[in-house]
Amino acid sequence: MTKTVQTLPNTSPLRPAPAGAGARLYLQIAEKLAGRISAGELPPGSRLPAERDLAQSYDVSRQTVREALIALEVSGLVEIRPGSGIYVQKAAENRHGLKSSIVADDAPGPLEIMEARLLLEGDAAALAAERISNEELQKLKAYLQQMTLLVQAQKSTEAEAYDGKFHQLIAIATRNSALQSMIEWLWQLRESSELSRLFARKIQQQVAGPNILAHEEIYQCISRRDADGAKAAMQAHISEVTQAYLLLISD
Amino acid sequence: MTKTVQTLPNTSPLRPAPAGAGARLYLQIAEKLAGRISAGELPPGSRLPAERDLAQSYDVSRQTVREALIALEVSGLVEIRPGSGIYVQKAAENRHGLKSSIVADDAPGPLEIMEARLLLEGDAAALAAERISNEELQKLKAYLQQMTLLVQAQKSTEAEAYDGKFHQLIAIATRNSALQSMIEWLWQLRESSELSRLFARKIQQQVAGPNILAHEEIYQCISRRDADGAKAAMQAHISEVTQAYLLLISD
DNA sequence: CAAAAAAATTGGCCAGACCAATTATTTTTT
DNA sequence: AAAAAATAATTGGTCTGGCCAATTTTTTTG
Repeated sequence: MTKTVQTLPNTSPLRPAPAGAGARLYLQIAEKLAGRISAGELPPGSRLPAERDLAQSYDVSRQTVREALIALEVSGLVEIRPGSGIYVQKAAENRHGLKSSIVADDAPGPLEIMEARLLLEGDAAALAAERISNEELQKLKAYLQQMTLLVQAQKSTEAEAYDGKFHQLIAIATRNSALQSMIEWLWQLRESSELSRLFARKIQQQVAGPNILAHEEIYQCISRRDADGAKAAMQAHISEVTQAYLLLISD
Repeated sequence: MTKTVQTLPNTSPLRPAPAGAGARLYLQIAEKLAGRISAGELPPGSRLPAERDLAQSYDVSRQTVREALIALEVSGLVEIRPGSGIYVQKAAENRHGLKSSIVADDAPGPLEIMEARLLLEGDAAALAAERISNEELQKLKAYLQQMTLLVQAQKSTEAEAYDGKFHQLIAIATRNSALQSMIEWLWQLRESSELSRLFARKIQQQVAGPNILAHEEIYQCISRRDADGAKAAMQAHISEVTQAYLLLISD
C-alpha cells in the first residue's frame, strides 16, 4: 500500500491536477479559488465575485473562469445559481459519504486514524487468518523478508513500502472489498493533513522503519490461522506505534 | 443517517446534479457521456470523439462540450490530452482511496457491506458505550422511542430514518471522525448498486421496519456503559439482519 | 411607505477566431 | 523500397464578442 497523493476524500479541495496540467489555465484559476476558500477568505455561504469580475481580476477570459467554476462545482466546493451568483458551499453540503474535500481542520486527527486502524485492521487480521490462501501466505512471508532486509540495510523508505504491501495483502485476504477500501482510505489519510504527515514522519524518523518483530508476530499468527492471535498481534503493533508517537509529542 | 443518493464514492459516475440543474446543458452532456462510459460503450483507454464532433452530435456549442468534459475530467472519468484527444480513464486510475466512481460490478456486495458493518459498528458501539454523553444518551433514547412509535404505526420508511439517526448517533459518540466517516460510507453503499438496493428493500419489506427489541438491547448496554455488551448486541442485530436476507434469497 | 416596473447584474450558451500540441500524410533522401 | 524530414490536418486551449434568461437592485408610481 504505497503512499499516494491521491486520496478519497481528496486531501486537496480539488482533485489532484493531471501531470503537466499546470499549464491548463482553468485548473490554475480553479486552484487559486479553491485555495481562497480553504484559507477562509471565502467563507461558506458567501458569494464569489461575478464571472466577469473574476475574469478581469485574473486577466483571463470569461470562458476560462467558467471552466474553473465548473471544476469547483463538480468538486462540491461551490454552488452556481443562474442570475444570482456563485456561492461557497457550506461544509456540511460538501460532505457526501467519506469526505470528498477535507480541509485540514476537518480531517480526522492522527490519533483518530490510529484508533480506527487499530479496530479495523485488528478485525481484518482476524478475518485474514481464517481466509488467506497459501499463495498469499507465501507472498506475505516474502514481503516480511524483504522488509527485514531493507530495515537491516537502513533503507527505511523502501521498507515502508513493503510495510504498506504487507498490510494491504492482509486487507485483501479478508475477501471483503468494503474493508479493503476503508483500510486503504485510512492509510491514505496519513497524507490528508499536515498534522498526519508530521505524525507519520516523526514515527518514521524515530523508529527507523517498521518494527519487524511485530510484523513477524502478525505473520506467525496468520500462518497458524489463529484469528484471535492475529487480531491481538495487529492491535498490539498499532498500539505500540501510537504510544511511540505520544512519547514523541510529550517531549 | 438518512438515506441519501449522495455517496462517497458516488454511485453515479458523476456527482449528483444540483437541484434544478437539469436545465444546465453542460451537465446533460456530461451525464450522457458518463452514461456511455458506464455502459461500456467507451471502454477504458479508448478515445472519445473530438470536441467538435461531440458538439455536432449533441447539437451544442463547442464550449458546452468543453465544460462537460471538464466535469468528467474533474470526476476522474476522462483524461484530456491537448493535441491528442480525450481518453477514458482506466478503472484503476479512477480509484483513489474509496472509489469515486463505483461501477456496479466494482461495488462491494451487500454481504460484504453487512460484514464490514458488523465489525465496524460493533467496535463503534463499544466505544460509544465508553464515551457517550448523557445528553446523547437522551437523544438516543428519543430516537428509539420515535422508531418504536413509527413501527407501531406501520410507517416503516419513517422508522428507517430514525434507525439511521440511531446508528449515526452511536458513530458520533465514538468521538472518532474517521470511524464516523466510514460508517456513514457503509450506510450509503446500500444505495451503491442495484444489488445492494435490492438487499435493503427486501429486508425492509419482509421485516416491516427496524427490529425494536434489538435496538432496545443496544441502547440498554450503551446506557449501562457496557462496552462488551453493546458490541455483542450490535453485532447480534446486524447478524440477524444478514441472516434474514440469506433466508430471503434462498427461497 | 409599499408595490410595481424598469434597469442592471448575474450566469448560460453560442459562434468564430487563432494558437499550441499531437498525429497523420506527403515528400525527400538514402 | 525504406527511412527520415517536412508539411498538413486534427486535436485541445484560450480568447472575444454577442445575446438570452434568471435574479437582484434601483427607480417610479400610487
